[in-house]
Amino acid sequence: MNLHRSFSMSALGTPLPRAFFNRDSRVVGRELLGKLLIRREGRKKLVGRIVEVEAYLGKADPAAHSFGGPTPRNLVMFGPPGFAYVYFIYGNHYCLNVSCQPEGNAAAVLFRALEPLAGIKEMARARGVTVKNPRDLRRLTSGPGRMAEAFDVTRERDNGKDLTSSRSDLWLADDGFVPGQIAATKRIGITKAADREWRYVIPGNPFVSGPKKIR
DNA sequence: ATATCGATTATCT
DNA sequence: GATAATCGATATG
Repeated sequence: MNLHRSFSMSALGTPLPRAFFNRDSRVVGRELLGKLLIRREGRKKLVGRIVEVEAYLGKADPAAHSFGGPTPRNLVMFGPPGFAYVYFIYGNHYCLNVSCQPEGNAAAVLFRALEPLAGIKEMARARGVTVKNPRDLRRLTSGPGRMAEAFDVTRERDNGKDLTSSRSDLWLADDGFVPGQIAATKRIGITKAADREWRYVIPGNPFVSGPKKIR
């Protein structure tokens, strides 16, 4: 079984336009499944297919960083849609989001897992892992902190970056791939509003994070 | 295969 | 001063 069947480097697709993100983050989240995250590193490109995301709303969502109003950290969430919100968590990890909804609504989608398609050597180096069998690929991009590290996403480098243009060095694209199926589950690792099923995955995809039962 | 726990620091109360 | 949208190591079945 070849997971890379529907991908070729010559067809990276077209960048997702700003209007794509100017909608409810739950809709954006669902529709981001199957799209591509692309990082340009000099002449190299890192490419991953999005297989897991979570939607965060603004004032309607106690789990959202924007729930309590704007602060220096969450300011990008209050700005226009289609921009990177990167935060640092647990003293260890960066996590990548994209701002959604009309400006001021402060919603976002958190990227949680990718299926690595290109630049795998570079991702492995950035993660400090040795890939000796296909199972090890999971450790590159399966989880929000892992995929951020694989793509060298940091707050300093990427927070506030426009993700809708390939003139940027980090953007999102549609190559026409359509997931066979989409599933919604509870979000991971939160204590507030923990019952809302705003985590979206491509069920059965091996790069979805977490224990087998929620993949 | 699943559960538990410690690490480590920016951010906000 | 407490908390956190996580990860990796270790322990146990």
